[in-house]
Amino acid sequence: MAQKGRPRTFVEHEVLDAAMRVFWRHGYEASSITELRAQTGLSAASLYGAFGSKEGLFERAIEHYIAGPGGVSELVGDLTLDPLDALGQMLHGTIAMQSDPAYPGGCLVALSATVGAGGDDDVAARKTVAARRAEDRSGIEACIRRGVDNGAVRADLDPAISAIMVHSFVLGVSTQLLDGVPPAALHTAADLLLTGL
Amino acid sequence: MAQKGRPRTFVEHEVLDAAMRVFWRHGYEASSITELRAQTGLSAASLYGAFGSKEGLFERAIEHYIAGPGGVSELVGDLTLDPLDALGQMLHGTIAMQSDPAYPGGCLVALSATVGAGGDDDVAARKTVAARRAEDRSGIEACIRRGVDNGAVRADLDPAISAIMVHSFVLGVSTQLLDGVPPAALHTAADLLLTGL
DNA sequence: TCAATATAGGAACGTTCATTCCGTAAATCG
DNA sequence: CGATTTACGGAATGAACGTTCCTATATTGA
Repeated sequence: MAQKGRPRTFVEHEVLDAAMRVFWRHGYEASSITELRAQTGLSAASLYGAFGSKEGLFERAIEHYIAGPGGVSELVGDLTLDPLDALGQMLHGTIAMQSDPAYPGGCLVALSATVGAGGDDDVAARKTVAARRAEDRSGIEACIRRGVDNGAVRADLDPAISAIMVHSFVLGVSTQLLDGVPPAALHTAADLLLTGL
Repeated sequence: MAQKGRPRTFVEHEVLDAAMRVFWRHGYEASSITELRAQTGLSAASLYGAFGSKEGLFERAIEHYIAGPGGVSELVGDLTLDPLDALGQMLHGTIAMQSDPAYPGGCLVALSATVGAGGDDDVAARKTVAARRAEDRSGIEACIRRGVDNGAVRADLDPAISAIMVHSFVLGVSTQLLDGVPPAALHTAADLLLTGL
């Protein structure tokens, strides 16, 4: 059943992991094909043959991120957890992941392609990460809504507003960590944030 | 007392304002000298003669930003205000400024040069904005500390932790606004955040 | 009016960018 | 084995990057 033609000499999973780290460190625009090739070990022909373009590789790298370290944000969708616990686990998991020395630091989705050139070029890349952020936001909101129904969360608050507050905090965490704020302080701050709900 | 030599045909203040907006829209790296020249109206020789380099122009543009719209963050240092009021005014003022249609949207300091190429090139630009973020963080902390002394803020909380929570929220606001979250919702979320203190 | 000083315009610098093309190598299918 | 298909390594593409150089121009101080 193997494919026709010469087989690939690289493992796609490993290539995506290396590319993810490059984009993570530098953002979309500042990641050059030269460095992506160096870190992945791919020739230009192989890279473009397999992923089509820098933008195509970025989208695949984002998928890889979400399937991997970035998956912590989906803890708010765990229906087996108490909503407030789910929020807490998401917050602490996110901070832990973003400060894990095994990764470049911060959040790929929060930091890549927030601003950029006006050209049509990186607009697609920005849309890719903005879409993921929108998912995170609505996931948090749904979790809080369950908490209200559950009685674990204050009923006098608009879940949409609370979700925006929590998500704004989460987005800020990336910059804080890059600025050298200690992870432990952010964990404590996250707990404080949750006491308001 | 006018200077010797041929006088400048541009007004520095206007040039800095135009450059600030370019950096604001695109970030440091994605702002090309070509567009900076187009928006400022300066020739390459004038630009480099007056500011030395792209990085030099960026630093001056950041100063201009802080002296202008970015100055809202310094409301937390207003000792004539009740600390909690000062925090509130800073938060609402920041959200209002970042959603003001007269400006590109978001915060120049929060969005520019958070990530970038590893080269020595833009490291200086990142340090410039990181330093400003550190000032904001400690300003918030000092304000909260005054609130504790004042009795307006809960005494059982570590002001450093509370400041990190508030600042993380502030940093996240930029991305939220760029993602299309309504300013009104962020204003309400800011009020909710302050109720935790 | 004449040297000295500083800005302006514009071409040109070498480098890096993302991407494509070409000849060769390694697999499957008939 | 021959035809086909896919992937590889590496050179080459034109465009854009930040920066510098050169010449002309406009001012001040003597």
